[in-house]
Amino acid sequence: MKIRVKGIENQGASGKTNSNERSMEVLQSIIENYIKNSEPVGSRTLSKTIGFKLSPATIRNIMSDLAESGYLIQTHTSAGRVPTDKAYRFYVDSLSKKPSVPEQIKQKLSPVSDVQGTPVEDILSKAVHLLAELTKFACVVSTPKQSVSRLQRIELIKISEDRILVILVTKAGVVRDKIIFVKENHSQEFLSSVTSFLNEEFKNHSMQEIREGIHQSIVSDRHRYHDLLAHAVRLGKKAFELNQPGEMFIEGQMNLLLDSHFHEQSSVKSLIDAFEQKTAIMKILDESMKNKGVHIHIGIENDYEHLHKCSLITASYRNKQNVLGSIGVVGPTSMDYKRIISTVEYTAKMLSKTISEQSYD
Amino acid sequence: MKIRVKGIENQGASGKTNSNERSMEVLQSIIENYIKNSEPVGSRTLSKTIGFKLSPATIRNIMSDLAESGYLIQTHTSAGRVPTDKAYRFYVDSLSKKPSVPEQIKQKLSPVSDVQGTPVEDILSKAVHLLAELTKFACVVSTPKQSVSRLQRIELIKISEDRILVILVTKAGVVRDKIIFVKENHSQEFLSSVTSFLNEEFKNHSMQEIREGIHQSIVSDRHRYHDLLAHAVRLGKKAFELNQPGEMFIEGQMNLLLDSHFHEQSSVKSLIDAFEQKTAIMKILDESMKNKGVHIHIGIENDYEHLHKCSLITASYRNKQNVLGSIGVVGPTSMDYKRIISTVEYTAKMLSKTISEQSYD
DNA sequence: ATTAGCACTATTCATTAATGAGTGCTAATA
DNA sequence: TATTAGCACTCATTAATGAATAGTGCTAAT
Repeated sequence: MKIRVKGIENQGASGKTNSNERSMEVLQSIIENYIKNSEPVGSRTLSKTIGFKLSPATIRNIMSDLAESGYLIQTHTSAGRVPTDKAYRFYVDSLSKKPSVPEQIKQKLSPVSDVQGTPVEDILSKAVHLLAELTKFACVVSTPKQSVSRLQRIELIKISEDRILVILVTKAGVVRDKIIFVKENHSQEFLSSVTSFLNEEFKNHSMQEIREGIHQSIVSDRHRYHDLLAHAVRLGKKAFELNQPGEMFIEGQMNLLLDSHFHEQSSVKSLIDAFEQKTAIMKILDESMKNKGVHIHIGIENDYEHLHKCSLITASYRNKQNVLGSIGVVGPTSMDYKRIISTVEYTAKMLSKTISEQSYD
Repeated sequence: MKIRVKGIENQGASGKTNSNERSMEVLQSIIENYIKNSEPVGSRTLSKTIGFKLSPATIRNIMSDLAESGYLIQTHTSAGRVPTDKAYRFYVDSLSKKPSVPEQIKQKLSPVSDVQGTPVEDILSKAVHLLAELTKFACVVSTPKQSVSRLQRIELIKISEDRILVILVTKAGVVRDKIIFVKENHSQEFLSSVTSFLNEEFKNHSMQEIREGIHQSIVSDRHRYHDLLAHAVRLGKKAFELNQPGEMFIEGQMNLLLDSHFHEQSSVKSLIDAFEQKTAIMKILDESMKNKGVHIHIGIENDYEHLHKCSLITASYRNKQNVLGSIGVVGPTSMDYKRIISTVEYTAKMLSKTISEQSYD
């Protein structure tokens, strides 16, 4: 039995690293071909597309090796090869220098920045809509994480004898509202005092800090004998309690259905489940906030089984102070990574810029 | 040539209205059969399902008449018959007494009412989510129309030298925010005065009225020589200008793709367009607010061409004072009208009840 | 190390034939 | 006179067949 160089993996084994480099180039060609045509690529076809630099037979040998190393699979004996998730991973990792963003995309995204006085939610919604239009895949964006956002202003408004409307405005420009129920019948004047107190005490602090701070205040007896403050602290605790599970906007789910890769019944059902139960995608978006730059999750790399046939490209957006949330694309593993990655990256950048300008400081 | 009773349409022509009633029953059976199995129904099959009360041949004759009158069509010569939109219209119109809502659905919808202090948007989102789950179709809900909602409170908050955050709270419990840009550098105290003035002047008025009222104020010279009020009016005008095009939440679009009727490429594309460009559906929801009860739009009855293969079942929801918006289902023309209608109706009722309890008066 | 050549394999596509569900018409029947 | 049985006919669906095609793996020659 002949022993062949196994490509990529065992560089050292073979004397010449040449054949290894060549394997990589072939693999790259196969991937790009498959991304373009969504069809298994055969040795002859490939030989043609690379300009007959290698004969089909040679390519067959290389392909055989690549298959053995887990970069390619065949749907059946006499079919061409299809890249595996491992191959895509290799591919995106080797995309070192970022391709430039086409002027056309830049233009399409410029409306995102044209948003004088618009609420953040609307900006996000616009951005994710445009991203879906550009990529033709499903796109998601998470709303700013309230725990890290800093308080700009809190307002307490008396609605009825036992109900108070709380309005929280964060630096990032997000407004949250909630009604809290109280036993005592406070006057609006009293509420105004409480409001002033809370604003003075907690302005510019993050929600996280505020919640901890209030807890401290209650534990300490600093305000125990001061009626106003005691009440203020108690009300404040309720007010800041709004523990909203971060929201998420989805756009262009339907785009996925036009994609040939999702035409099989089974994977459609999977996708529906994935979007129905948003937690999995939300988790990936949250994860993406921890590090800078674009994040790429390819097929099987996703923890959530229903996303095993998808790739997610995500990037975080921020204002001047904080990372606020993430925006991303959900598409087939065979997506055009070059294009999608640069589009997501650019969109996130535009979004950050816009929101920074809108931010309240 | 034999002249047959043409069923339904020309009751008077035939001596006996008997055969006409029978036609109607047959039509109804055909429709129900088709709704259930999504397959063209033939004479023999139908004869079986109605317990051989009529022979296939008789049914064939009746079917032939119904086809001539435009209630049935054949996809091809030797296929069974399929109801037309006209047939569905007849069918829903003849559903006089509303079927009761199954206990199971009632239970499923009870979480909608379990929402102490939740913002209206969240309630709507929850309701539309549940409706989608129950009906297995796409569901939509429009957010409360701001023009009819009455002002509970307005707040002006100074953000920076030239920016003021406006917060509008309506009786229905909707909070809207917007930043307005101003040339003068107003103090927060000044803004507070303006706020008090606006609240006193306009509380309990609808946005529509307020906008007109402010216009009046500007035209009249009542405040012309009073600096504070002049400013207040000018600021107020800007503040109330927020002409948000009513929003809409969509859920369960993907459900439609599991439905056999939308499997053909063309209609999927249509649906994507319909949901992409929301205006058409929004218009139908708006329309639905004008009258009480459930509204039904069947296929071709829709003005928007992309919805010609869909039926929409909508119902408005309200608080104690006003009709606020509509909730509805978008599904295939062959949906189970009985079930969907009662589900939509019940959901709208629950939603109204919940929102009324939440409302600020 | 590369390539040409050959045997082999599996999909795809068009053709064909069999099946079956359905109709329309006519004549017999209650 | 309304209903039904019977028959000829139509057309979609299905399965089977075979040719064409694109692909592989292996071996021997370069």
